[in-house]
Amino acid sequence: MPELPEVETICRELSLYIVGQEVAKVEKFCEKLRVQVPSNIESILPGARIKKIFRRAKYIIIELDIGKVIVMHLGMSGKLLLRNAAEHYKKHDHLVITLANDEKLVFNDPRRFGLIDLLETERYLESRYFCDIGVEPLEDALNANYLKIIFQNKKSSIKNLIMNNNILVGVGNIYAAESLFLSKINPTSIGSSLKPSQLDNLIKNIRIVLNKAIQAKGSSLKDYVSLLGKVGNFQDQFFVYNREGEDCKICSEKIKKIRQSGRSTYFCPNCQKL
DNA sequence: CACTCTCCCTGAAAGC
DNA sequence: TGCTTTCAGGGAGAGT
Repeated sequence: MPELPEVETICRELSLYIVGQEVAKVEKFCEKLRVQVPSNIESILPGARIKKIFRRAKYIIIELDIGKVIVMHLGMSGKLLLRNAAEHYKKHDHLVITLANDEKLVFNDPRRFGLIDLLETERYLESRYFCDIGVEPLEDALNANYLKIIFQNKKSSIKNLIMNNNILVGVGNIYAAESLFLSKINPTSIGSSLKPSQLDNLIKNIRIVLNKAIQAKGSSLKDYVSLLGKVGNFQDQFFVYNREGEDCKICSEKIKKIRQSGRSTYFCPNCQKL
């Protein structure tokens, strides 16, 4: 489900509402996620206080005062919800963290592509999740020179490259399509064929798209909701994603849908000529 | 090594 | 209506 803006939205809301809270109780209902949920999570967390919540790539990192961080990933269908004590548990609630004020932080994920792990604060960046991943798109480390060097011997399409988490993180299927549209770059273009000025422009537009989506609290397709069940509305600003057959908002050409590496790509054949 | 394919899983929507 | 097929915002690992 969620790409960078959705995960960022959840982290910001979590920071607002649960930093400083103490964990009272942890209930695990399913441990078979993408990675096995640590078997000791129910015994280790109670009594820990939440110090800080932040994002790296599409991971949510909850730092505790016991020298550990909870690392969560929402996969395609995961949700993190804050519920009050009176609300019932629901289907696919896999982990419920009850806080000292009786509110419950609920990890719910029908497809179970997400993950929950517990790592040492001092060493989590060395873990398999973070040791090899690319740069944050909203930070200076992403620049035209960096991409130029990485792209020079690559033969895959620009869309696949900007979705490659070993190069840059956080850009998934929606925001890749939207960024390429704003940049007037055909998604099938070979990465190494792009000029530095095009790379500059693409980076600028990736940031515009991500920042606008964060402002809108993410995109809601099907079932994405932020922490308190509120719905992001960036989907109203999509130029191409999920708009097959509809008119391009710039030139009125029909938006096309193709398949790249097994995933749908939407683009305007007129605005994004090869 | 670079790249694509397949699979993990459930559920909504489309097709018949 | 109901059954079957396809597709979905991610990512690892296998295969070419």
